[in-house]
Amino acid sequence: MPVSVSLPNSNLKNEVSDFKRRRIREEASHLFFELGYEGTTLDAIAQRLEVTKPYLYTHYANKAELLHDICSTGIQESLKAIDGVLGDAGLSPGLGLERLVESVVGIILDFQEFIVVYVREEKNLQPEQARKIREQRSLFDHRLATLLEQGNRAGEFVVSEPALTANTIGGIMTWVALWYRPEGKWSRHQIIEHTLRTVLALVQTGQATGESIGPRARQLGMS
Amino acid sequence: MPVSVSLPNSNLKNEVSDFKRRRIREEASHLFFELGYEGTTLDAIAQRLEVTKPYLYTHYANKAELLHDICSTGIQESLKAIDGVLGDAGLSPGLGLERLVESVVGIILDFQEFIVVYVREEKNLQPEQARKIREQRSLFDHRLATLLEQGNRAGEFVVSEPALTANTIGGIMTWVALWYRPEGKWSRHQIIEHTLRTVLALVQTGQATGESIGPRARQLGMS
DNA sequence: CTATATCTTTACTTTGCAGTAAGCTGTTGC
DNA sequence: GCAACAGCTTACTGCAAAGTAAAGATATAG
Repeated sequence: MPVSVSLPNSNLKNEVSDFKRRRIREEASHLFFELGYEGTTLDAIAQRLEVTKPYLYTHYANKAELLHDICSTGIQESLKAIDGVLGDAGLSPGLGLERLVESVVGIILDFQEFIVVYVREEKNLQPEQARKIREQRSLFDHRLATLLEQGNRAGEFVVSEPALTANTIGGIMTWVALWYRPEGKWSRHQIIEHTLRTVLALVQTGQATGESIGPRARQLGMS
Repeated sequence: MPVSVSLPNSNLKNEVSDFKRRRIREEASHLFFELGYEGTTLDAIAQRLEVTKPYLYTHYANKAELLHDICSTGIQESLKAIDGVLGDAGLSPGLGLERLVESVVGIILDFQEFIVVYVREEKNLQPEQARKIREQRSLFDHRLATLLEQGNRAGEFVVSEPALTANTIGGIMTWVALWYRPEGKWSRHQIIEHTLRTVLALVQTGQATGESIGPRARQLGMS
């Protein structure tokens, strides 16, 4: 009756198992990104990890579950970010939107391959899993729309269609994942600043309140 | 020696053949859109057209060529649109951008499935064909950047990074294809207007020139 | 040193589908 | 009424890769 040791989910074995799953996920995502889901064999994933195919099946029930794990990562993280912003009562909508764009674009750059794989391979998910992820995305859009409405009421934004604009902002941020190359012409920092400026232009913050977009915009000119 | 009839490419046979290819392309695109490229068998395409698989092979060398035909359609049309705008010397950059957004978003709605299939299935193209299409996309971006620079010089736009902004505008328009549903909440017309307003906000036309964005913007409120 | 549980592999089955060979059918010219 | 061709189908091959059964290796306990 080992009462003192029964922390349900954080013994060493679970940690090791989680680590293995994480590594499988990373290599799989990388190959899906490079070669496409159908173009990637489980043998290829196994080979990169120097294990064998049946080994993968001890951690994932099948190829689609592996894809699901990859696809849900980006939206999971983005929801955390928006909840952080909305939960901070001391933050004006304008500053909240700034923080949100900065963190979400950061997430999008960090998890770029995961996100691209999701956009491309959604059709290969099992319908139920695809539904859940779409639901979470629409939750994100809905919360962002709420933030825009708050900004309207506070007189910081001028957004005539919050739902449509929230969708567009999500699109602008997601789009980054589809073309950004780490070794390319633009730095991570430039991308984040450009995206921030773009989004602020959409909600017409610059127009409405002059320098209210905070010191950062001046400090970090896009050259 | 049939001199008068020898218009090189428009005899009935070619027209019929083109028509067949078009129908194959349409049904294929529709199935690729619904089920994914790998999830769609050539037999399924054939069945929808009430023909057989070898029939398809008399019109397309293989599955990848069919995909290529679908993927290149959207960008082809968009290039025509931007060339139309850039070729019209009597058009100011501001009006040119308006026309461009209207026609490209129109194209994106007309060829929605083709465009979504391209975004998703690029990895399934043969490398050479993928390269050519990417080249055309970067041509489009480059021409749009040129238009933005012209607007800057004319004092109609304020765009600090034309290349980056052109890319973003392309993204905003492409994004429409990824979520628009014909039977959904928003009409085709509303989408076009919303996108137009969004893009104009980015180049800061409204700010710079007041009503210079033309009568349409007031006339067609987004509510 | 033996028993048992855990982890990982070897070797296999199965299936679904891209692509093809060969033949059938109708049409046009002579 | 027959030769020759275009257009299309029936019936097949070949293979790649997802998924699995069962055995081997390694560690832990008694």
